[in-house]
Amino acid sequence: MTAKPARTLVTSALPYANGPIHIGHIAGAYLPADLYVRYLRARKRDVVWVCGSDEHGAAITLRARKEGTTPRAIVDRYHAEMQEAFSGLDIAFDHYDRTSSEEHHGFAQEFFLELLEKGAFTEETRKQFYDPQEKQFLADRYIQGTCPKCQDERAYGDQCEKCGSALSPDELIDPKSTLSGSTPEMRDTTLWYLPMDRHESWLKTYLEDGVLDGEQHHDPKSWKAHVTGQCKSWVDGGLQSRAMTRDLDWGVPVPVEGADGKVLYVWLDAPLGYITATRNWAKKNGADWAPYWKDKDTQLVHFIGKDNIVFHCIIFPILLKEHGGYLLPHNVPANEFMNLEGDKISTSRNWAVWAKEYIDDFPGRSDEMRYVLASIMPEQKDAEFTWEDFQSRVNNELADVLGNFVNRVVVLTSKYFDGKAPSASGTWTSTDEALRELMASTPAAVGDAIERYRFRDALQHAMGLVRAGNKYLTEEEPWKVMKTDAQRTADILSLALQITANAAIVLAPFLPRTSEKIATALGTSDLPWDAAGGDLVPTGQPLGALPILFEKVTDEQVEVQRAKLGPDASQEGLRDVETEKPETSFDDFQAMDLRVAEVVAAEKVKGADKLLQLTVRTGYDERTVVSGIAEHFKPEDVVGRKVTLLANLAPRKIRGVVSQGMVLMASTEDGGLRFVTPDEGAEAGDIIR
RNA sequence: GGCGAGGUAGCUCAGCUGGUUAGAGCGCAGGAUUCAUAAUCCUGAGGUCGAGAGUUCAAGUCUCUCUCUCGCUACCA
Repeated sequence: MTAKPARTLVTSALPYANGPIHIGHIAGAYLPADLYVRYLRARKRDVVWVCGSDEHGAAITLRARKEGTTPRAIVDRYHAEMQEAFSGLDIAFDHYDRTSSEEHHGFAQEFFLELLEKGAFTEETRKQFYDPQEKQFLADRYIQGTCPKCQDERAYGDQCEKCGSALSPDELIDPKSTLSGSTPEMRDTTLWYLPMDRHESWLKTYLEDGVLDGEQHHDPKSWKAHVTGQCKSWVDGGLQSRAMTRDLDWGVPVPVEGADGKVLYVWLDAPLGYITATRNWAKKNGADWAPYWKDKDTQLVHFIGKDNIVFHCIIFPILLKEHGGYLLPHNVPANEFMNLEGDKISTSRNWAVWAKEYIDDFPGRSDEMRYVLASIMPEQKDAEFTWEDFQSRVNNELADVLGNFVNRVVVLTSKYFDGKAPSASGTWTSTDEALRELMASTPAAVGDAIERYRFRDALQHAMGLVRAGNKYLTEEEPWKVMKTDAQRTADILSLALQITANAAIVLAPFLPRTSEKIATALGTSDLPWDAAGGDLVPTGQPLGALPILFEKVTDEQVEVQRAKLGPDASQEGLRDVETEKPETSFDDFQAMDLRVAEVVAAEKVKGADKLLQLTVRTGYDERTVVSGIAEHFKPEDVVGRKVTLLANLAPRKIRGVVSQGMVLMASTEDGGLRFVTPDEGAEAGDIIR
């Protein structure tokens, strides 16, 4: 593993195409990958970085239905929007693809079939209802009919809500599809499962020892603790079979006869998108994709957020290994989450800094955001972004330390040496030597940190060189020395210029635009990483014009940004809510028996985080109701409250406790819960109608 | 509930296999300086390393218990 890989394939988690990109995404899976890849490119290593939009899955069809449009329209919109967001922050993929493309469908189907032939899946054939009109198999809850026990006409395929009996769809009398209303047919259907338990043994060795097929594959110690920790907990806990297909009409169709209305599970489909993207990259560039996924000298690295660990470290490796011939990841440097101004980032609550909005508000200032995110990247624990911190880092570190240093050097040089790099005498003081040593060692220090996925550390090392430059100028005082010793002044400024040129190289992954500006002014553009460490600016080099590198962020700008957080005022009253359910009848409403009840006792249900066991008084009895509100209310908070009770709901055993009814709750926009409380004066037992 | 990862200076975070007086940046206090974007540099104050117990010559670093935060997962809405 110490040997340099012949080539590296880098992937970033495919962003899900049903919402815009925010800084949490950027800091999690895209900026670190971008830094890593820019570094490798600067070292002239063979590296390809692919990504793309993940455009399948139930969430997208639901969103389309909600907005009254098609899934295609949704993914087209976000595919374009996400690409804009990435390029705004100079996130420079080699190829950005999408999973709804023909190429991807073709490849994913081919891959699935090969796995099928190899016996990677277990098949379960059973009879299931099929809607000929909608051309898909129906999940149990999409079928309604008459309950064989109580004759209620609105029983679902899995349960009759009226009498509470558990049903199977074929027991229903006169079943109907809830999608089209048509009568479904019984058809044979096959479900494909990935039996992950078969793979526990080699996975354990792979994850714990980094050994695969009897060979050392990677150094497990180089993986982050939270990544190996979570993987081991999964494997040790025993892996379950997982269905690899879904009954949906939006996705990669299962390429098997009779599997109409079935698509590949998104977690089978999406990671294969990495391979499709690599193939399409190769096609575009006249290259061969295969070595990037199949050659043993290739290093495969997945950049993701912590919520994706299991899929990338367990499920996808199983699929790749079962297929055979493909490489398994050498590292999965998952980041933790980014919080914002003391709260979790939330798309629905608009508690986020949107990449696109940032670029609109701070045009041309992508380096600033890249710098701040790299400084606070959630590498081993959740991190916190605040606009005040953003301001302070941009102003103090970028503008004052880096921008001002570069400016000092340029101004002094133009003042004393006519804007040309002065000629150094070649004899150095001990102070000079110490600084030259730091200059020589910095590229390796930065590079090592990057190769260990420690980007914050790397940035610290790079900035350390700039800080040392400031210290050097202040201590050597060339503006004083110039009065007595022009050659010494030349030596000082010459070294300061070399420091500047070196800083431009080691900072380039983080600050591509700024580094380019500096390098252009010093005439050191296009130097590879390996040139750094020594003298780069040739004597006599005329310095180009160098504008102010960083503007300060004002208090007003901070205020404006903070005010943007949270629900949009102009959208008030227009909540992003579920569409109304289909019209119902008065009789159906009458079927529900709603009553005022009073909570007389409450306790947590053992072994469940979300459940409270409530004892409620209805005025004519006392009964037990299990309610999933424990995360929002403590038992003592609810005792004595008047609540709205659905009294005639079929009893149901929940976590071992029989629940006789349901307490009605309003769910708030931010995901909270509120009791539906009757007005003052209502008493337990009052009927609601 | 099970599992995983975190809880270190006012703030944001380092501290890699246990080993000298626990570090950085910002902020704060004092000073130096003026080439520079009122920028820079130096010095200092500030921490019972979440709580408690244990192993060890030695623990932020290992073990156990408890507690808080985040994630995965189960039960639910």
